[in-house]
Amino acid sequence: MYYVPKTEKGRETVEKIIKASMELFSEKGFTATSISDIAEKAGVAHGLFYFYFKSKYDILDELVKIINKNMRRYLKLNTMNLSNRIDMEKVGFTKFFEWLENNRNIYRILIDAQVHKPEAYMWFYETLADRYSQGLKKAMLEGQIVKVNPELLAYTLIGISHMLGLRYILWHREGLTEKELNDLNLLLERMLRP
Amino acid sequence: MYYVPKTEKGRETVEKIIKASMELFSEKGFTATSISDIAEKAGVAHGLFYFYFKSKYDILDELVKIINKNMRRYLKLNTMNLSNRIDMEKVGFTKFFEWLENNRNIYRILIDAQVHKPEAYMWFYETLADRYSQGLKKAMLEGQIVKVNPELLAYTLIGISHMLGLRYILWHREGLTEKELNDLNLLLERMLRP
Amino acid sequence: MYYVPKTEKGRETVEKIIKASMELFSEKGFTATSISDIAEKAGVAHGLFYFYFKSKYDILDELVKIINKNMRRYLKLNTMNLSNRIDMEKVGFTKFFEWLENNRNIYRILIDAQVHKPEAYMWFYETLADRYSQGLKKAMLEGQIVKVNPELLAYTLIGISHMLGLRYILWHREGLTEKELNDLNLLLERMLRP
Amino acid sequence: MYYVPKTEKGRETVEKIIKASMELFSEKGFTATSISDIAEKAGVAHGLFYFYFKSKYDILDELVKIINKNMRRYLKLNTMNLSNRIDMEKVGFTKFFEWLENNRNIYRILIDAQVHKPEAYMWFYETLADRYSQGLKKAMLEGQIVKVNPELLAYTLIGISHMLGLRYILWHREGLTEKELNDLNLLLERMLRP
DNA sequence: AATGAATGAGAGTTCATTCAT
DNA sequence: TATGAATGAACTCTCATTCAT
Repeated sequence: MYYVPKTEKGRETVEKIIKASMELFSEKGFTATSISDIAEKAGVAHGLFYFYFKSKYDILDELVKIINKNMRRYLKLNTMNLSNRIDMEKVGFTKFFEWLENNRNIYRILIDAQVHKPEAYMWFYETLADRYSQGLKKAMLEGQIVKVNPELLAYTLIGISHMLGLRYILWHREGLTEKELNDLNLLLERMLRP
Repeated sequence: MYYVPKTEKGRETVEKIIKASMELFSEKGFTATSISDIAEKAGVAHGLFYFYFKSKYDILDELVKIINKNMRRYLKLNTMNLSNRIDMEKVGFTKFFEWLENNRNIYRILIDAQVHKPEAYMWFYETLADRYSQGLKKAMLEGQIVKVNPELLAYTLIGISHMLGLRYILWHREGLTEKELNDLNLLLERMLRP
Repeated sequence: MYYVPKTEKGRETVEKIIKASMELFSEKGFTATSISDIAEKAGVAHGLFYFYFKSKYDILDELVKIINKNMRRYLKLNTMNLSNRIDMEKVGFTKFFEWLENNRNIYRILIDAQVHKPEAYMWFYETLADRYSQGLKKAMLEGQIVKVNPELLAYTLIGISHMLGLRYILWHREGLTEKELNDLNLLLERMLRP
Repeated sequence: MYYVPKTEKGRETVEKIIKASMELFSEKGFTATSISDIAEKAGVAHGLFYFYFKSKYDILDELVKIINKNMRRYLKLNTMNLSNRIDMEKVGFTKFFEWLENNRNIYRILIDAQVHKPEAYMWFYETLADRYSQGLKKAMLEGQIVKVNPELLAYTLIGISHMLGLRYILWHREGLTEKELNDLNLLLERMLRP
């Protein structure tokens, strides 16, 4: 953000601009959305955008942060408890797939970010992996899962869920079948059990 | 491709245009590369581009196909042999990481395609997963690896290698350490052994 | 018009753009006139054109409306008085030919519109015919001219003046001779007298 | 035409090009039709067009001539017989409206010509008026119709039929009603009877 | 007579960004 | 803070036309 608003009105304006851009980037994608579109949807003058944000890329950055926060709040990575059985649920996959179903278009913003604001995309996954690996580390110490480099494991699991999310939810929109879910559980269980 | 050249000269021209765009998209990315840039680098009039290709997106499509072909030829997914020990080498990860090291910028084109020509990106991974799962299926039938839905397993493995490739090769450029490689082998072995 | 200006300065700019395009379309025709030509003549950046107008066709629309207004103001179709003698003067032909002599190039814009913005051309003549037929209807009711479908009569008279205008004024630039004017008066008188 | 073919095959090629352009100009209009479109539809190589025709305008010229010929053949202006009753039929209007119904799109080419090849458009109507006025002159000499400048009368009648054709056939596509036809007959009869 | 390849001027249009108020 | 006006670089794409064979 370029200028941090000091008044209530200013904060509301920024809020409106962020909301509008989140919606438009979701619907039409980053490239197809112009600043004018955003300003119009937010109900403010075109030029005001540049009072608060440096550029189109600047706001993309902002959005990635917000999505990151939302997703982490939803996944509750830090309170992971892997005792007893190990499965998708425990590893956070279930929550992630759920989130993805409900935020298909939001995820699209992330993908846009990968191209148009790569640092932000990197930051998104590194932050995620960081929290994730903390949870995994704890589980390792408590003997709940196999002991390996936690960060490596975090990226491994994120990689799996990311690709399965793309394939089964975003591309084909059918979700995983009962059988596939069982198989996935099996694979996770074998990989992770202590 | 819009127009298929009929003479040797035409074929050479197309070759030059494809080569130039592959290089430029790699270096500067899709958005920052203009048709004029491509034409100039290829040494032809920019109008000629549109004689052979419908649009900028059209050639991106073409490039994705070429990259797919190259990568598959390199990975030799169909001749996978998983007997004896299961490890990165056997699963094709080693070759993929190798390819990635040598084609960092090329992989960037794929990422661009995800945004600018999503169908092509989808096609890329579906084709890859298709071949991959055929190899995996064979290995399952021969009792070399665990029996699960081969397609699911293919996407799972692709997901892992994709994300690790991003993290350890493209973003941080350091590759995986000895220790990490061992851990990864361990995880794969546990997940896949029959 | 795409965007209606809100300040005096804005209104002046629009005025300049309209004036410039009216002149250029008149002189060089619609096709041969580029947006840059217009902007240059108007003394503004060419991008500003698209701030106020959606496209080249959009401004053609605007011009047709303006020409329509001008012409109607000049012809005063509603205050037609056909009492006493019926002749060119009474029917509005004289004024039309006069207008045409003085606005040769403007009429060309209309012809361009017939090809490039047909709806606008249609609208032009329908509006004209509408007003005209109201005047004719009144004259019929007062027994000043023959009673027929007023709209049909309006188009008939417009057709005559249009074609004679093309032939005698725009193409050959000589105007009608005394003899021809007499004959035309005769024809009109015979056709229209009660 | 630029080069007049000397062989049978050449004549056929020209025939194909003319046919293709007539169809395309009818459907899409002059501007929206490219030489490539024409060549493709005609089934010949792009470059060959320029062997036979100087330019896009050159072939428009050709088409106008052909349309002129077709229309005149259909209207049979020279064999007009105005004896007995004078009405639309006698004056050639009926045939013209018929032709127009069946050649809506062809007439559109003429309108295109007015903008893109004005000389050809002029020539079209002057030729038509010339033939027409010859027929009218004969009728005048035989005392069948009022005696006025035949050329003026020709343009007058052409003007009427042109505008009514636009309004009732091309724009609104409904044709004239019984009542309107009667009124039109009345007007013509009053104007023309000796 | 015919083909296929190549040219390049130029067009309309978009849009991020800046500026004056 | 906010508005409306203005800028102009840059882009994709079209297409009439020419040329070599």
